[in-house]
Amino acid sequence: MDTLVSAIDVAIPLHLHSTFHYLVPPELASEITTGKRVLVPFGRRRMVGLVLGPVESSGELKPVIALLDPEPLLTADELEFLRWASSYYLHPLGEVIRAALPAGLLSPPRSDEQGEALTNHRASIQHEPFFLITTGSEAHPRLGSRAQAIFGAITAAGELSRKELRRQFGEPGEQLKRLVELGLITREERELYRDPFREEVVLRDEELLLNEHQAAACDAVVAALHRKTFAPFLLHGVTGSGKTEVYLQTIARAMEIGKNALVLVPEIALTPQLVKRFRRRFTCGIAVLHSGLSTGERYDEWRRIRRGEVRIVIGARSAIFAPLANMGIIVVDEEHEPTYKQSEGFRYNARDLALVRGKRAHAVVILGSATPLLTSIQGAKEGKLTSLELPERVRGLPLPEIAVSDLRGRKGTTLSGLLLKALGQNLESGGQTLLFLNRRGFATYLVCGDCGHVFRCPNCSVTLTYHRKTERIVCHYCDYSLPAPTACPGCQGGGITFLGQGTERVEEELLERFPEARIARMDRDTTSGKGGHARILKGLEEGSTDILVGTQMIAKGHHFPGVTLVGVLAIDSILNFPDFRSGERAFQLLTQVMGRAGRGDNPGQVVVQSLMPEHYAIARALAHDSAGFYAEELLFRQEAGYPPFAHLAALHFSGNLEESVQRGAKEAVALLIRLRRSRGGRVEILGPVAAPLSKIRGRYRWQLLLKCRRRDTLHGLLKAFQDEWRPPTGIRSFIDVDPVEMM
DNA sequence: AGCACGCCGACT
DNA sequence: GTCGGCGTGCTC
Repeated sequence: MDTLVSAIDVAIPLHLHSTFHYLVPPELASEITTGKRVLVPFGRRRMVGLVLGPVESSGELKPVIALLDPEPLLTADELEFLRWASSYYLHPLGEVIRAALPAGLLSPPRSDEQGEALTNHRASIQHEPFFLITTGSEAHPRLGSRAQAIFGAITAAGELSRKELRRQFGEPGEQLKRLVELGLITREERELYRDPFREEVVLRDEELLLNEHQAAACDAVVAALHRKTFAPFLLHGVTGSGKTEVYLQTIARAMEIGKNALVLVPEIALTPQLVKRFRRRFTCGIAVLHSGLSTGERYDEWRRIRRGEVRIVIGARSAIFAPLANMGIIVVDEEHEPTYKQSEGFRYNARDLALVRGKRAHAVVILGSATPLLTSIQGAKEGKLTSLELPERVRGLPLPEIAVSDLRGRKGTTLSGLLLKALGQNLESGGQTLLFLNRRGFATYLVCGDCGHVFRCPNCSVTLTYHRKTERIVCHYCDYSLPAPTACPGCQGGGITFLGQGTERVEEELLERFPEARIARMDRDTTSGKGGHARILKGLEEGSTDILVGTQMIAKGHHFPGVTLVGVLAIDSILNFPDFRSGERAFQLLTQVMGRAGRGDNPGQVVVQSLMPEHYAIARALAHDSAGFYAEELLFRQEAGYPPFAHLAALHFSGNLEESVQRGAKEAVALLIRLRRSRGGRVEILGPVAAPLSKIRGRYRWQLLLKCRRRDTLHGLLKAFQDEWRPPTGIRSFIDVDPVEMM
C-alpha cells in the first residue's frame, strides 16, 4: 500500500464474519498502512481494528478516527497466515488477529482515553529516563556538591539511568534538572523491558555426545535445514531417549546458518527444566512466553521478538503466533498433548498450525513425542512426515517391572492388595512412590441411601464432588459449591453415602495404612497460588516425600530419580471417556507414567489397577509394544471411520432455554441436510456423542458431529452453513473444525 | 458481542 | 402517564 488510498479494509475483533471499510482522512493517507491499528467508529461505539489493506471505496463510508501505530504490528506474511487460519477454522479474522497479538492491543478503548494515550493502551510500554554526558561539557563552577557528585558519576559512566542514580544518590531529581538546564547532560527516554529472568544466573553447558540414533536424527534435520525447504519430521522417541538434545543441537545448527527457532511446549509452567537447558546452551536472546507473565511482560517479550532481539522463542500454544522472522526450525515437543488445542473462542490447534507456518516459512518442523498422535503415525506411513526413531533410553535404564491389578469383583477398592503390598515394600526399601488418579476431591458423588437422591450441580447436572478439606460439595465444571450436607434435602434422612474415589480419599487411606510415611498430594486444590507446583515437586526431589498422590499433573514434565513405584489407580476412567481417542489417551498416559519409574540401575515397578485389564491400550502399553498398539488403533479407527481416516467437525449450539436450543439445533440439522443435498458430497451428520442436551455452566448445549472422508467437502459444507445460518434468538453457535475432545 | 430501537406490564 | 422487560437487527 505505497500509493495514497482513500479507503481501507479493517478487521474488527468481534464475532462478525465480515470486515469493514473506512475512509482515510487525507492527513493520514501516507501513514495508514497494512498491519497498523486504527481507531474507528463502529455503530454507536468506537473500536480498535487492524488495517488489512486498501480497498475500492464503495458507498458511504465513515472516516477513521485515529491511527494508533507508527509501525505495522504484523507483516504481510503474518497477516496472510492469520487469514488462512481464519478461513480454515471458520473464525472471524478480527478475533484471530486479537488472539495472535499480545493481550489488550485490540481491546476496545476506554471512554476516558483520548488520542495519543490510546496508542498503547492496556499494554503500555514503560520508559526509563537515561542521562547522557553532553560532549565537551565540563564541571560548572556554580554547582552544588551533590550535583558535582552526580555529574561526576555520569561523566565516569558516559550515561546512567535515573534508577541507577537514585540507587547511588537518593532522589536526584532536582540536581538532574539543573544539570540538564545548564546543558551539561541530556535526558533520553529509553524503552524498558520488564524481564522476568533478569536476575537469574545461568551456567553454561556443552553439547552432549549423541548416540547413533540421535546423530542420525540430527543429520536428517540439519540436511533439510540446509535445503531451506519445508520439511516436517516426526521424532518418535521413548521417554529418556534424548529428544531434547536433538532439539538443542539442530537449533544450534540453525543458529549457525542465521535461522531462528520456535519451540512449542505443552505447558511451560511444567517444563522449567527444558527452558533452563535452553538458557544454558544458547547465548543468543531467548524469549520465554510464560503463562505467568503479566500483560506488560508479555508485550515486552513480543516487542523483543518483533525487533529481532531474540532468536529463540519458547512458549505454549499461543507462541505459534510469535512475530519471529526468518524461521528455520519449529519444534513441537510432546506433539500429542491436547493442550495444543485452544478450546475456547478461536479454536485453533498449535500443533497443526506449526506445520502450516513451517510450510509458509520453508522451515523444518519437528513433532516430538514418545507416544505420537495416531495421525502423525499415519502421516509418517504415507510419507507426509519423515519418521526419526530414537528407540533407546540414553541412560540405558532397563524397563520397569509391570503388574496389572484386576479390580473385577472388587469395584470400589481404592488401593488393591497388590498395590498395597508393593507400596509397603517400596517404603521399606526407601523408594518413593507416585500414585496417579485423575479425580480430585474425596468422593466423586453423594447419594442418599434412603431415597436415592443424588447431589447434582444445578447449572451443569453433573454429580457434585465432596471435598473433605473444605467440607463442601463442588461442581468440577463450573465451580458451583455448597456446604457438605448432613441431611438429605429430599427425605431429611441422614443416610448420605460418599461414593467414588478422589485424590483426597486416597491420601487419607494412605495416612491410615502407612502412618509413618510422608505423604503429599498434588492436584488443582493443593497447587493453587504461585509456585504451588514447585513446592510439592521439591518435596519429592529432596526426598522429604515418600508417596505423592496426584492427578494428571504428576505425569508431566519432571523426572524424579528416586521414584521406584508408580501406581495408576483409575485408567478405566480414561478408557471409558466418550471419545474415539480414549484408547490413545490411555496408552499415552500409561507410557508417560511408566517412564517415571526407575532409579539408578533399579528399573522400578508399575502397578495398574483396572476393571478391563485386557484392553489393548493397557496391554500394549504395559508390554512396551507401541508398534502393536498403533497397529490395533489404526485398525479400529479405519473400521469406525475416525481420524486420520476421516475428518470431523463439531457444531455447538447453546442458550439459556432448553427448548429453544433444541429447536435451533433441529433447524441447523435441516439446513445442513438441505445444503448437503444441493452441494453433494458424503458428509455424515451425527447426533450428540454424550447426552442429547448437556447443561454446562448454566447454559444448555447441543452438539452435532460432522464426519466426512474428504476435508474440502466438509469444509465447503461448513462454509455454506456459516454463510446461511441465522441462529434463532438466544442461541449461540460455533464451529470447531478440529474437535480434540468430544464430550 | 454490544447497543440500539421498540412495543407491553407495574410504579412515582 | 413513565421505567424497564428483553425480542430483533445492525454495525463500513
